[in-house]
Amino acid sequence: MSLDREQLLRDAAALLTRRATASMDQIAKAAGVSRATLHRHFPGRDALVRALGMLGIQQMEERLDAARIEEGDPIEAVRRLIEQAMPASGFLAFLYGENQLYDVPEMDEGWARIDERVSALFRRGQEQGLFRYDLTPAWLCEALYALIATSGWCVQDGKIAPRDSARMVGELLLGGMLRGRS
Amino acid sequence: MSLDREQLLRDAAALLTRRATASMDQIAKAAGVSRATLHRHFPGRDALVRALGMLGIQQMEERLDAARIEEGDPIEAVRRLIEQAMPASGFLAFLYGENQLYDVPEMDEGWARIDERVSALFRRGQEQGLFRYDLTPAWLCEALYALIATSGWCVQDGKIAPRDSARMVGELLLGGMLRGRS
Amino acid sequence: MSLDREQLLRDAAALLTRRATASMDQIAKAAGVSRATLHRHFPGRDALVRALGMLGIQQMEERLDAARIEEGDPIEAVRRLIEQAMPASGFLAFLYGENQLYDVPEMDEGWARIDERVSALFRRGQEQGLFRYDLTPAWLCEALYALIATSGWCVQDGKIAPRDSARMVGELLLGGMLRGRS
Amino acid sequence: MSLDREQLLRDAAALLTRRATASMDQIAKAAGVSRATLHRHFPGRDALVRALGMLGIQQMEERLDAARIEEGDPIEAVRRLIEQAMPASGFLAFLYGENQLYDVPEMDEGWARIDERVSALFRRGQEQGLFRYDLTPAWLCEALYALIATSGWCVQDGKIAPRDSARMVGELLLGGMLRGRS
DNA sequence: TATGAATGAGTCTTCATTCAT
DNA sequence: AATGAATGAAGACTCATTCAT
Repeated sequence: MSLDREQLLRDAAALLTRRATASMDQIAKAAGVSRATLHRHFPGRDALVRALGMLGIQQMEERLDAARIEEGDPIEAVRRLIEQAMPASGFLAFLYGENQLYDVPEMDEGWARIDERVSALFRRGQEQGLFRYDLTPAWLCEALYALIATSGWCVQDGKIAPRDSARMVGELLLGGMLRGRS
Repeated sequence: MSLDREQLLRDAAALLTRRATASMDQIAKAAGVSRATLHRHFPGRDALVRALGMLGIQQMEERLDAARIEEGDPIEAVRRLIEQAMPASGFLAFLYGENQLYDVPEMDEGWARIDERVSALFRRGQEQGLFRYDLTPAWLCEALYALIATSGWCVQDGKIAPRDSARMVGELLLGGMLRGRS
Repeated sequence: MSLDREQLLRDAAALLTRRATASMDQIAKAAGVSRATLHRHFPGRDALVRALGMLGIQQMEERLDAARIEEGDPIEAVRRLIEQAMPASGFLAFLYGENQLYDVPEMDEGWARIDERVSALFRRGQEQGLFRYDLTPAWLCEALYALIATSGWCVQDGKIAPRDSARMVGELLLGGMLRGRS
Repeated sequence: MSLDREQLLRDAAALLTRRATASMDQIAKAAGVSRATLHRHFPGRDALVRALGMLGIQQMEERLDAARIEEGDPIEAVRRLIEQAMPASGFLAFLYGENQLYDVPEMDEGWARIDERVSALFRRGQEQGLFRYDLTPAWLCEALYALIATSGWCVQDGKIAPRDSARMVGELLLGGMLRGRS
């Protein structure tokens, strides 16, 4: 992928994350290129959104790698995962809102891979007797994504401090809001 | 508010909840009226979305009332709140995505009222020594909304069973995913 | 013609005279009736405009009668005509702008009658050696209408005093702007 | 101003002058472009009409310049003014009918400049003892415009010959319709 | 009869996309 | 390769008109 294209994608992501309905015109302007150039790189809005989706998947997989979620204590792995994924919360939120993405096989496969890895982590925790069995891995996956995205918005809105966001998500997800847990 | 108008709103909500980008034409068709009639009741798409926002606030407040969140054991109050709010999860999710609404003062006031009531519940739980102090009421509010909306999507996608949704949210929010809690 | 209908027409004229593009809705509101009632009286906008045209013609003919333009000194007859027609200046201006009217035979005939009478006055003045021959009666007709309509606007805009308007038109039309004429 | 834009304006003027209610579609077609292109140059009908208004002012000022109305014999200056303004009669008539324009400050200023120059000519004639004092410059201005616009219509309707129009206006305005003037 | 409600038709406007330079 | 200009398609909106009460 050329650097130009990557930069274009990042600019588009930065805008679409905030305004999911931004027009190609606005995206092009935000990226500092003309509409036509944007179209040259991504023939059609769908292509752009798909590229964004693939970029998101790629980034997410990189973060899963970086978090080494397959290794060590599942609890710590969840914490590392949250810590790593937090910077991508806006991106995640955008992709979450674009449910149209799920019609693209490539995209489905990508998310299936990610879901599988995260679910596997939760299953591993359950098998080790650490995580509750009555909350399904699929639900925990979705809840994790949702809390990460939400915490990103909360940081933007000034409702929680940036440095607290990972802890807020981790503590809530792992320990819930009730007192009495170490 | 006339019954016609209310019905129109409900039909619009039912559609927009599933397809946030539905055109006025599609909305009108879904409601069984002509575009022009839809426009007569809601002069412009913005007016419709704003009315939906107000309806969402009204419904949410009714559900808070029905859940009697100011009364009794905070833990049980949270469970009642979730139970009550769950049917509106799709609606909530839609309004969540309409960042246009954040510019309407009336809307802000409405959500501020709701946030205040829900936050008060969390504070009450904290003051009774039941809820953790290190998770702020504001964050718990947002997390609650996010989990409710997410569970709605999960039900739609068949990831969790409708009858489980409230429990999934409640258990996760209250107790977290770690084992060992009664 | 019923009184209701006549009042409706007058109200419509009063509005359309100022805003030629006023919608049926605005006209109905200005007349204090519902759109439907307006449509009952005048089936369609064209019917209304045509009725206005006929009313205008009728009024104009009444004023020509009142001015007795066929009698006496042509110069004085012109002055009387202007004096009489002045109150209808707004009406005249509206009809002037609606050149679509000229597709209705009834209307054409009416205006032809009026034009004929006014032209006859000018011809009479020419034949008596009072009016110039190099300005055709047809042109003088049009100029007369235009000056009356314009003076009406000038009065509305405060550019000339209401009591001066007839004189301004009469003096200009009859004597022109050069000094030296008694 | 680009040539394209200017050409577009002229085409629009040519059509709107004849049919003041022409739709944007008709205008675009008359100009040989698509509606979208017309909208790109003039975002909205208002913008187009306003641009036409400004073009009208500009043209009128150029004609005042060409007529050198500030120089020489006021009577001849009036004749030159009429001669020059006559080709724009249709344009003038159109702008006259657009009462929407009266709300645009830029427009008011432009017409105020023009009115001032024309009024100054009439005042100059009065001060030289050539023009009557009992007809105010403001009224003469309006009468001049009205007669020019009317003569344009008369030419279109075949009521007066094109080559006679300037003379008809000039003679009537300057000398009135009474015989006996040289 | 008068009216509030409903609507089909047509206009305005914007978008994503393509083209000529 | 990049861009300003152009455009077809589609959505938003408004109007005159009709209908049921």
